[in-house]
Amino acid sequence: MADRTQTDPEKMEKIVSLCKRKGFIFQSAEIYGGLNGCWDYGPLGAELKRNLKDYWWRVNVQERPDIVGMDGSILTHNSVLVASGHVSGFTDPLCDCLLTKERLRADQIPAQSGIAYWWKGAARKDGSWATKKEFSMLVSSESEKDAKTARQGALRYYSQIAGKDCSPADLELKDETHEAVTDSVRYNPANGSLVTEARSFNLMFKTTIGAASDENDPSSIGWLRPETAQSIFCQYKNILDSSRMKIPFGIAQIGKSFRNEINPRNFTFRSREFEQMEIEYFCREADGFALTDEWLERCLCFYENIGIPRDKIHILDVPAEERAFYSKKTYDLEYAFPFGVQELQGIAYRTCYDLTRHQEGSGKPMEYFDEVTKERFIPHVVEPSAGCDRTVLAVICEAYDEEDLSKDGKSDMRVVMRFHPRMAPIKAAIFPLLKKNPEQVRIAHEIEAQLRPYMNVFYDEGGAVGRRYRRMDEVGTPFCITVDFATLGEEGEELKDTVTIRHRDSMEQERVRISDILHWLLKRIR
RNA sequence: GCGGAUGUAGCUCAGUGGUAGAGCGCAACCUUGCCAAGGUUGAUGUCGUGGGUUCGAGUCCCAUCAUCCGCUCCA
Repeated sequence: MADRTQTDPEKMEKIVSLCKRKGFIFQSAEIYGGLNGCWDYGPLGAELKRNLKDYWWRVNVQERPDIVGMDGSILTHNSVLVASGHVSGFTDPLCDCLLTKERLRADQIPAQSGIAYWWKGAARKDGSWATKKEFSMLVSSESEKDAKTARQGALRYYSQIAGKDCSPADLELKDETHEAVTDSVRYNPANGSLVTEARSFNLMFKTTIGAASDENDPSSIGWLRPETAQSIFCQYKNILDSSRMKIPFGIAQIGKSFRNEINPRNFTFRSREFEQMEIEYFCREADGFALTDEWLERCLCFYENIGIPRDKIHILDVPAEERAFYSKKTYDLEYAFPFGVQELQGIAYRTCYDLTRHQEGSGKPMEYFDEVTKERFIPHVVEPSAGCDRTVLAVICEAYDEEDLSKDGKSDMRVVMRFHPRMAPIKAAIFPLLKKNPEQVRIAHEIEAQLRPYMNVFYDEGGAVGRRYRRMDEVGTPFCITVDFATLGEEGEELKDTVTIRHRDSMEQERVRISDILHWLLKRIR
């Protein structure tokens, strides 16, 4: 297995650049300076993402009798997320140690008493201000030894913020005062340094619902959902009753979720608004572990079918101490992005935790009644949950290739997006060999019209045909159809009404009858 | 959120306080009988944004936004 920390920033820059240049992905609100953690898909990116979602839906919903789909609302009832634990479970107040920058849980800092030394800033040896920030250290007494410790800490703090060419020895502390404090929670117990004000980091987007909405009235609090899963759990009973499903069965959903990430990073990988493709697969407790393994295998197949080979997926069997407390088994499927090995999807055996919580929260029974065995129980659930945007990014990264075609001392680099044909945004391009030839142009347009109802195609007649091939390589179009002189019958009757189809990956060509093109393409792109 | 770096044309980047630049790409025409960079012409800039210093700022200072790298975080 490759080194997990291995990165290739240059490749990533090329990919980001290509995504913008060719219309795959743009920064959101770019003309206004950009919106942190948000991205827009351009024409080709939207096609690519749609191809992924459509294929996922077909494989996981339409082709399976045991899975049905749903599409839940993004605005979420406060009680749903109170019951699921999202509201209370992630509002820890956090603060940072000013001296070491270490992050601390504010509610876990013990109350401390002692002498607090304060300074209003620090000056350089020539008397000019180096920095005017207040700082404080807590020590146990007014003794000279403790005062010295406090001053050393303060000098270290000020030299850090004054600049890298500034050492503690270059500075003098300004306006020192000290006072006795009791039961303060503002100091790092490890070193006595002042910590920043506590802030709570709830990663959910909160909003108020209704015209007379009141932020303090729980009934008007709403949330943008942090995961699609909860709406599945909330509708599980309705779906069970209306669809006549029998356990084991699954509910699938594709949709937007929102997390107010502290630090969005790595292109679209960690965004504040993102799309998930989730399945909650309900089963008996006895089958939970086996189904988790079964889904692992299915998911690996899925990635293979969208162009990410099995050996590129790292399977992480998440150890108990790193799993969510309700999960008895979790696999993370990871992909080696140019910025590091990162999670594409999780497969979590969530037990009966969620349904139990919603049964308690809502007071509505979530039990399943088995007509055959006469058992009544809350189903367990296995959750394959994939990030749609992450998968699109992985597909893009996996497809990106540079091929050296230099010969006879002439350097020639071909950039090719080797998308699986079923993922490619443009399935086929149609060219007349020469745009000056009206007959070739006419036939090319006819072929375009014949194919367009079935797939996204692209017509081009500008420049030399080789140049058009290369342009299509760069956006990953797997097939280029060229209407040439043989099509017109100039190279013999047997080649009349045939075209050249040029393959993106091998650059090889073959001849296909015009009447066969549609069928020829359909069986390769589905 | 912290620290460091960066921000100039669609992309990659030059640019000494004094007229806004190059290569590639793009568009049109010519050329082109199957794999890019041949010819002619052309379009495109709130120099990230907002302040300040200056006679004058892409350039110096401050703030802010965004991106990248390293931490941190990721229920």
